[in-house]
Amino acid sequence: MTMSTTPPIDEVARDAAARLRAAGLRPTRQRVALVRALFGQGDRHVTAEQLYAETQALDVGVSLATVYNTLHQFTRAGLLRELAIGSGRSYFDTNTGHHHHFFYEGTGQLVDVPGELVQVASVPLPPKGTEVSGVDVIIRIKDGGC
Amino acid sequence: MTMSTTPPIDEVARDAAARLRAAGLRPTRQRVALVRALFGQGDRHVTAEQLYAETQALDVGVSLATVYNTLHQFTRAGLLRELAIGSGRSYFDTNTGHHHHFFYEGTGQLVDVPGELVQVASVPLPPKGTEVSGVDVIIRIKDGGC
DNA sequence: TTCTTCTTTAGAATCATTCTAATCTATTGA
DNA sequence: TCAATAGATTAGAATGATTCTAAAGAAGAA
Repeated sequence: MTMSTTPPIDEVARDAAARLRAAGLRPTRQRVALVRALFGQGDRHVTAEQLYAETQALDVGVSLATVYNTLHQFTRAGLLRELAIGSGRSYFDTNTGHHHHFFYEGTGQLVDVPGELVQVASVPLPPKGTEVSGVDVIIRIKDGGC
Repeated sequence: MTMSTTPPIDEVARDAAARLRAAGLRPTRQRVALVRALFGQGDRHVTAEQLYAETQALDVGVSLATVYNTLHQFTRAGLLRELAIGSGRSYFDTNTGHHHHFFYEGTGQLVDVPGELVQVASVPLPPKGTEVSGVDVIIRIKDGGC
């Protein structure tokens, strides 16, 4: 029996539509398929192309344009967090809680680091009239060596 | 009299060629022009397009391809640090010392934060066989409000 | 149903960046 | 000083990620 903070897969699949409605989005076939792909297997970091490839393999086809649209809608709705780390592509993180990342420079892979494990002390105040919307810590990993 | 860690502009301009030679790069007209544009006015965060636009305004024309080539050579030589922060374009930072960044979400502007002002405690150890090559802290600024 | 509004989509367009192959130019050695 | 050569520059094509466009398709309300 898997005991984790992530809800069981079945449940996620069952209320994909409810989740979408709660976010103010119509539960279309495409969006339901994307919710299942994204949230059906624990925390993930996916690119648009990866997700597109996954949905192509399913019965429900989703166009690349829709993958992009949906990822942005989900991000706006707070279901995803967008990570623009290595240059080029964007990653979308299904973990929207407080955490940071290991970034493997060689492969571009991202791995979560629980927020509590990184203590950022004394962040300077931003110029007045502005507000800190978040602090991202990226631990770059040089995966060479051996 | 300006007292800073950055060398005076004149000096930078004068020994642009020497600086290039020290990095193992031939001091061509184009590279000298780029060294002056980059290091002649204190710490900067430039994109390739910005630098290209600047050099177009000078007497020494530099092609966009050369701007890209040179930025990467300089980065490899340790003269610049590449920042892939907001998605899309890369920024090149003339400050290669220990520091972090404010990132203005609205404009994409970057501002240095001295390394000492951010205390990152207890970074978790990376998987064995790998090594931490750096820790980047990005303080995202939501410049809305007023 | 039927209408209206929101969605999806293929393909074109865009933006940043890299590649290619031809043309130059620093440097070296005669 | 001059030619040879290794390295540098360049225009333009190619690539990769993403966004746009305009037309056709589905959801929700009446």
